[in-house]
Amino acid sequence: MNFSTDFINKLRDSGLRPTKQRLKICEVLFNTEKTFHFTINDLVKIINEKLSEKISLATVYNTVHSFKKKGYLKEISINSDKSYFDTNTSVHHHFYDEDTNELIDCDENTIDTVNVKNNITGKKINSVEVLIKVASDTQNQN
Amino acid sequence: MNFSTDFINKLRDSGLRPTKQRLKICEVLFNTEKTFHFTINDLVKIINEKLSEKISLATVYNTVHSFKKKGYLKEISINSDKSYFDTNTSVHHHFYDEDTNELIDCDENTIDTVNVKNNITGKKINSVEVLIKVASDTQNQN
DNA sequence: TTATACATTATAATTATTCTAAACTATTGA
DNA sequence: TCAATAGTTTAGAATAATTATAATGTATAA
Repeated sequence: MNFSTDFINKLRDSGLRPTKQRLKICEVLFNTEKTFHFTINDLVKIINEKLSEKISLATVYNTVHSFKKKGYLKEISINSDKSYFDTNTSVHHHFYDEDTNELIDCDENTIDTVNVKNNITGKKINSVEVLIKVASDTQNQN
Repeated sequence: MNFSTDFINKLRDSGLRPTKQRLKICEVLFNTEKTFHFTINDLVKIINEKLSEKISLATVYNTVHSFKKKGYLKEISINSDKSYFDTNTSVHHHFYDEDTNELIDCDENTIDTVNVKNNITGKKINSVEVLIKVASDTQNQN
């Protein structure tokens, strides 16, 4: 019960109405110890498995984008075709397994802080992200 | 004339038939001092402007993917919606201007070599890329 | 120079995402 | 407490990027 009121308060505090749909998506995304990565498609599947009532695809898109805008989710740049989101919003880097299309967090010891020594004039750095693409040694010619 | 025979030989050497279309795309992509970034859409526009005969969209996709597979082009991971390609296939990093959707090369002094200290077991690292997202200081709430 | 394997093409199909406009609901304040 | 309203949800249409298809065309090897 308390996590639910937590979510209600968090949503209200950030100017989002705590609707039934948003709360259910909160439960799926944030009511867990571990952070994880997902595509919209993954999320829709999880929702359909876990919940009795379906949530419209448009709502899932809307909600994920609202949550991203509010800083509760991060979008990860992977080789196009779909968007990946991360419930871990801290600065960290990723491995991307090209065999399985899986995204894996780098732990903090994998890469030292990336120091950007020059910047484009008049611009502010919003993010610095490293993506390490890996694949099994054998099959790599597709 | 000589650049044309160069392209013919390079294509043949890598097992690609030097067709009229591929040679024209070679000219557009590689017959220049400077490397550059493009989307498929950009490339189609350039082709339509520069060439009298049109090249089918499917062929442009096919060719770009063949060239990528052969290592003549690199694909750059940007926040989804479309694929960006780079005629500079050396290891280097990028700025991405979120205001203009422009991709800009980092020069070699901007970032020190990124040292990956751990790797996923049984996998080979194919690439390590840094993407620095920037935007003008003022407009950043979309 | 002909068979064949590879390429190109227009178009259809697919996939991810965004738009639209109508119905619904949380909130505010009378 | 209740109605006004501003924000949400929804199904389905629209769009955009990309891939598949299958017929036609072409480079190349024998």
